[in-house]
Amino acid sequence: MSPILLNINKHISLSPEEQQLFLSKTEVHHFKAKTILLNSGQVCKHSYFVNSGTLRSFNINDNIVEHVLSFACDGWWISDMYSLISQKPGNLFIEVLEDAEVVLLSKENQEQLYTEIPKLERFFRILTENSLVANQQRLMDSLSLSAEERFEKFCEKYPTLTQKIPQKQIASYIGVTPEFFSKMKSRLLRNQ
Amino acid sequence: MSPILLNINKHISLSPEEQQLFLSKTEVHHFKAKTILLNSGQVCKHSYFVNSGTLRSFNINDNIVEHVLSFACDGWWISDMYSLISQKPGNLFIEVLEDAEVVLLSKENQEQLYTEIPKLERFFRILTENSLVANQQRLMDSLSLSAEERFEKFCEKYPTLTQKIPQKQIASYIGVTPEFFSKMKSRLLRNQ
DNA sequence: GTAGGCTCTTAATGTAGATTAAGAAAAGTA
DNA sequence: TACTTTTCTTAATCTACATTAAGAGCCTAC
Repeated sequence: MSPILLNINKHISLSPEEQQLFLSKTEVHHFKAKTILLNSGQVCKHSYFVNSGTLRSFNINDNIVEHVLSFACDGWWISDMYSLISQKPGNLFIEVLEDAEVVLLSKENQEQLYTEIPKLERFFRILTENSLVANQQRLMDSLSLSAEERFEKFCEKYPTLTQKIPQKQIASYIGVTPEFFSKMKSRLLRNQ
Repeated sequence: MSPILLNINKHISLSPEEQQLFLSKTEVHHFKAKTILLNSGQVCKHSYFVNSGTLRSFNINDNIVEHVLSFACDGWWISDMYSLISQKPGNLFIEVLEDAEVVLLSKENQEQLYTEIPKLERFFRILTENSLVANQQRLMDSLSLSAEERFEKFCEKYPTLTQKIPQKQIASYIGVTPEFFSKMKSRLLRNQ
């Protein structure tokens, strides 16, 4: 079974016909690293589900500094939720970090699917709930933990990623400069 | 119409019978300021909807420092989403800041309502999506803005609250100490 | 009314992490 | 192969914010 159907089946069960219908509303695309799937200022038209590879969402503030909102590896969803639900221009970029196979589900098709398979309301509600919980936790962590502790949490959450992506991306995710991250890392290594 | 039905009607429409059914599954309670509705370590059994008054959710880390996750004024929902959906002990407190009238919806009744009025899946999906967007924005703000700028954002988001709650609560929400907040405020006043 | 909490302020000192700058390593490209 | 670009490191200096401490205004409660 395709990864995206497996993902859905974690929370609801679809009949074979419903599964077919669902897949018929999606498109699979292959993207090279560094491809930008969504630019700041654009209206987000899709939810993205990662079959393989790595994506990230981030914004850029006035000072030309990037901040990573989230990474998405195999089996994760990613989009600009604000722009997707409001259909207004957002301020997030979505970029491919490692060559990726991605399932695209357009906003329109998603809305159609809600009426054709109401159970999907439940699935996306649960998906969103889980995202919200993870985000709230990260927010509390950013208020109360040191950079070192936030790095630990990152390693727990994305165990495979540490080796695969440039470490400046990790620095950006935990909210420190690459220079400080480098210093912190060598300090961690020195103290075994 | 009751505030909670007005809130629901922003996103879906319920028949009079459905409205009655919904209300029959809720309880209205009155709480004095300083009442703790949920303690850290407890399993969260309810979603809370605020008719009047002010609530906050917060956690306490090792150092005995509080961090406010959210405030809830008239017309807002609040709960410990992690504990509510997992039914495991959470680490949030929910406390009444100003005498409040609160609608309680138990987890069980909420699940029953999902089967009896499937449209409610849609309502809570949309509610959760909006929460997620607000949370993501706050996370990005905490990564990229100064304390002063985060205070500005707070004032936009909760315009009525600045006058009503102790300013140490605001300091805790934006992630600085009460001492620094006080200094920052007087600096802002000096520079009109 | 005054005693004991809370809350807010001010000030001295300390520190996590930013900034700036420069070079070294690594990786893509031709 | 060398050439360019990106990433990582190290070090000096700087700053936003924390910590500690002490006193002042304030509620609310006997």
